[in-house]
Amino acid sequence: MKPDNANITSTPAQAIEHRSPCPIARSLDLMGDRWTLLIMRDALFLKGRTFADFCASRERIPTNLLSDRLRKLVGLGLLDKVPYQERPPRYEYIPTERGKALKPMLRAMKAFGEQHLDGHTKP
Amino acid sequence: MKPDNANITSTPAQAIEHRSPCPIARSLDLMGDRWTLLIMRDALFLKGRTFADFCASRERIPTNLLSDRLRKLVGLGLLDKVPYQERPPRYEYIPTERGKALKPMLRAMKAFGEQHLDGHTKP
DNA sequence: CGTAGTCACTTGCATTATTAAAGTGACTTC
DNA sequence: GAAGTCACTTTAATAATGCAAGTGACTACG
Repeated sequence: MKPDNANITSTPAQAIEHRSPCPIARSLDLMGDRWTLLIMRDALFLKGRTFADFCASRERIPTNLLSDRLRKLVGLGLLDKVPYQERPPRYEYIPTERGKALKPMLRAMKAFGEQHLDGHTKP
Repeated sequence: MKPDNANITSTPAQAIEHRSPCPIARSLDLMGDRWTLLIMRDALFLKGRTFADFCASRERIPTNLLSDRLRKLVGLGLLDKVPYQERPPRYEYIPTERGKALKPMLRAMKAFGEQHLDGHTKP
């Protein structure tokens, strides 16, 4: 019901609260949930870009959580929200340099899943 | 109120439900929360072994969650629960081979936290 | 023009998880 | 024998999650 004011491109960088100075704990403060890294997986490796792309992933993230996580990831500077058409306004979410820095971690996670959880990439 | 029957040493290997065959998604199915990997950090790098050791970490995990996560990690075969004294019964939790396979991921997470979240290891 | 459909979300609500706090049983130490 | 520790469990309040349905801004079809 708020008039409009869909934020155009800028979101204020949101500060998250850190439990401790430990770099692992701090990482978990922002990615310690079941969806955030899945979105980054799509953005970094599967080249998912739009809201619909992320929605279409086989894990079927609920749209409200996707909306929430995208806002958070943009706020944290891991994704950029860039418009690619004006009317209707449509955006794509592309990894920032900081976002790309997650690649080694995701690769390690992929390796663990393949070796110990019977995970595989091809359908 | 149940008579007693604190489980002695064995916990049945519990199967977790996987959302998809993607190895990253499968990894997140078991470690996609704020505490599990913190316990593995302690077990793998800080050599935390006992319930009290894990409790003493600066992130202050609530004891019920610690209890729950330890049970889960033992069930998943990432930690072994081995008794080191009889009365009162005391245990230590030591990483299995599978548990040690998490090291590369934790190292990548540490690197990210240090470079992008101003995290550091020394107090 | 009007109906239908898509896209990118947001809102409500029931279920589940997380947390702090307090409690328990089996000891050890003073 | 009173006090304390250790490894937990239980309880109850608070927060996160997931599903379904709704919304506004269009586009395409007849």
